[in-house]
Amino acid sequence: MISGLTVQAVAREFQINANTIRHYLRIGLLTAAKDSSGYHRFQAPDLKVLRFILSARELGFTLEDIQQLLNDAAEGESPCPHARQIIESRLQEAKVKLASLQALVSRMETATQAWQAMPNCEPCGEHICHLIEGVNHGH
Amino acid sequence: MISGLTVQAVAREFQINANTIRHYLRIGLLTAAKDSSGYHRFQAPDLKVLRFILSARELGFTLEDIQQLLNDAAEGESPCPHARQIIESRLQEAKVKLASLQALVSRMETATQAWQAMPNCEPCGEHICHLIEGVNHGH
DNA sequence: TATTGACCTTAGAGTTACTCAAAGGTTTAC
DNA sequence: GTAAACCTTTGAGTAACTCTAAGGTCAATA
Repeated sequence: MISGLTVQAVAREFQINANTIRHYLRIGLLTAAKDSSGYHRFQAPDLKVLRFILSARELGFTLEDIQQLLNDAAEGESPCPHARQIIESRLQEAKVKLASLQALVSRMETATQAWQAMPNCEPCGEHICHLIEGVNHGH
Repeated sequence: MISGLTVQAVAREFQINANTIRHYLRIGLLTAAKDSSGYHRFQAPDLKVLRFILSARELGFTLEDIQQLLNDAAEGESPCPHARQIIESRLQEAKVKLASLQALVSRMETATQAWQAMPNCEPCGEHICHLIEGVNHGH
């Protein structure tokens, strides 16, 4: 009657790994009552929380951020102010990461192009790999 | 006489955290003979290896990749073929990561813009946070 | 009815590249 | 003699899973 979905069923429904759900259960981000066999049974409210978690994750919130928002809601406070605050700092972080990743990709592309004109180095005591040592931007 | 630089001195020289050097020592990526007190003393060849590690890291090689290249060189083989191979797959990975990070930043920017026109939600049983739940792209 | 096969549980370890802390030894300057 | 600034090794923490192990449950089949 009050059964509800098992972990695997939920995973299929949401197209995620069952272990991800178990992980959320383990850290207490998600909860679900257990049936007489000790199996987790997900009800509609549990699924709503999971849906929320996945949406927030899609927006770059960390699991800790999400826990915070859920706590706000559980304490009867609007999570929106925190959500606005958090996404702003996560956005800044993401932009920084993006810039450094773009720079990395550029370095990698520059290097591979330069390498096309370079022969393999014969092993000698002079260098380890001139391909890599030749790209001395960092120092 | 044969003393050489200590960990801290090398760290200053290369502008990196001394613990990073200790980490490389611990995992065997880097080596340095010890003096009578058990202190690591870095000689020129050790520093060359460290310089190589830092250059390779700048190009997106993982520490395991770098270990592999160092092993090649130690076995008298040219690391260049592996270097070419590895950077190609790391570049592909980096591009994938870049694309997903760009997509994330876009989602975040879209969301924050949309949120400017939205009020904070009052806590009710209907939703957890409509700001986040409203951005239902993933599902 | 016994036994698969597919599920469930919890707890622990592995991933990457550090970074910090703890507990204890060394060296140098005052 | 002692305090500051080093050094050592080892263990743990970071994020968010992912996998494995050991053991329990359940439905269908031989």
